[in-house]
Amino acid sequence: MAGETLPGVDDGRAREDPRVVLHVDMDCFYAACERLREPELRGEPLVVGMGYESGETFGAVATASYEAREYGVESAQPISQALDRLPRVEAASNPAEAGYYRPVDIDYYESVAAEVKEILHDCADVVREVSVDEAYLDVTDRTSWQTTPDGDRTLAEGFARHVKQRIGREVGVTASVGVAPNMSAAKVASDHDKPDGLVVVEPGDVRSFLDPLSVEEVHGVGPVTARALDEMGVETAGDLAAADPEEIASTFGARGRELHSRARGVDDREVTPAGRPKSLSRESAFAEATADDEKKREVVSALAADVAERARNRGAMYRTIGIKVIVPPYDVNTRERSLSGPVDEPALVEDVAFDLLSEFEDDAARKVGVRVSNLSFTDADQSSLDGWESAAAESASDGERSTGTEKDRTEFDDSAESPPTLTDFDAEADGDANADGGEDADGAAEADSRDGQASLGRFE
DNA sequence: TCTGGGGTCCTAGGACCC
DNA sequence: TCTGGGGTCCTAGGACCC
Repeated sequence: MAGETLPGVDDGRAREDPRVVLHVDMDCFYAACERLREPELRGEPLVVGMGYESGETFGAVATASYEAREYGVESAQPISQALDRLPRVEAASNPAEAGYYRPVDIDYYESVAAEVKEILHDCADVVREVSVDEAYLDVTDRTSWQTTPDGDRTLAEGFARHVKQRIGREVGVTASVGVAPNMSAAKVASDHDKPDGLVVVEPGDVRSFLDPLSVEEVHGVGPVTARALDEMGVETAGDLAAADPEEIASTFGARGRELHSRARGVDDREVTPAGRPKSLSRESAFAEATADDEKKREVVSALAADVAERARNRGAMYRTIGIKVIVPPYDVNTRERSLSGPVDEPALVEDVAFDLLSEFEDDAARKVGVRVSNLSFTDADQSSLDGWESAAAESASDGERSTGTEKDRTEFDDSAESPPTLTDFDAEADGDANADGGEDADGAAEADSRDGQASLGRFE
């Protein structure tokens, strides 16, 4: 530390050496947090439900502990179905075959996550927080792919183990960590040995690591794409890597090209901090679908107020207001309207939302939502560590009523994503001394794994 | 998996402008 | 002058992720 970045130009992309990227994925994070404050739940089947309230039967599974999964409880499952497979202990005839249910308490999980993130920021110059329980770290300047003198371990592996251990020791939850020369391979690696895993994929091994995996394990391939690929005879990541990129691109467009690269272990994305949100939304499901316009308006009104408040708290003005109406069986309808300039006007959010909702007056809805987008931020930077980004944002703070008609377009910037340029202090592997305490106010996405196997793990 | 909630990015057609 | 082509914005929907 103390010192000087190297003299001379440098800073140019010239970095030839493979990067060292970590993907840190907390195991069964919501359940792990519940067990942190309620240790009796350790080793027990535990289900954390969202939209669920104590004793009720609605909502969906946000996280199921591994013990609960043995009963067939899965992420995203309706609570009612989970209860069929795993009764609540309080109501079970045979308590040995029952589990514990807790409602999501996102505020608490975020407080635990903040402790984890503090460790991560301490361990890396660049951290991209993806969600409450997941982050990428570029630690190229803190470690390397060199092998330890005595054996076949890389320094990177030791570094990753150190990060894992700090999380376990200082916070009391476990993480699975993937280490690789790029983000996408690190992501796959962290998923590869899930609870409490540490999987290191050295630069020369990326292809052989990925090749045998099912194509669905490639980040960005979901059920729809997997099915389409399967019909083309592409079943593994290796198949995708070997496929003709033009053919993939002609079927899947730009995304296909991207996926093809990832399957080949190629991913040049830099690890960058998350930046500001592009939209804010809130949605809510009815216990059962309703065509009652009063009910719909009541919920939309509450959602609109909530979204507007969140926007205001984050210093966000919005230029577009939209709604979502999900009509049985599950038709997703979205409508949105752009204004002539950005506003911060809760009453207008409701007005516009109502107006858009009127198109669905006679339709049954199972769920409704409100969203604001086209955000611009007035706070010309608040505290956080990424001071670049918004040289922008004048303050067009009129309160005009603008009904989206005519011109007067107040030119606003928009996220000009700019490159990272490394911060340079202390390249020392463990010089504690806590860095920036930055914790930006934006948290971002919540929630947790979808689909059968994503993130989550036993505690233990 | 008959379906929770909060996000991101991409596509595609039409309007409008030059 | 006419036509055509490119660029950008808006909206709706889809796929995916956690």
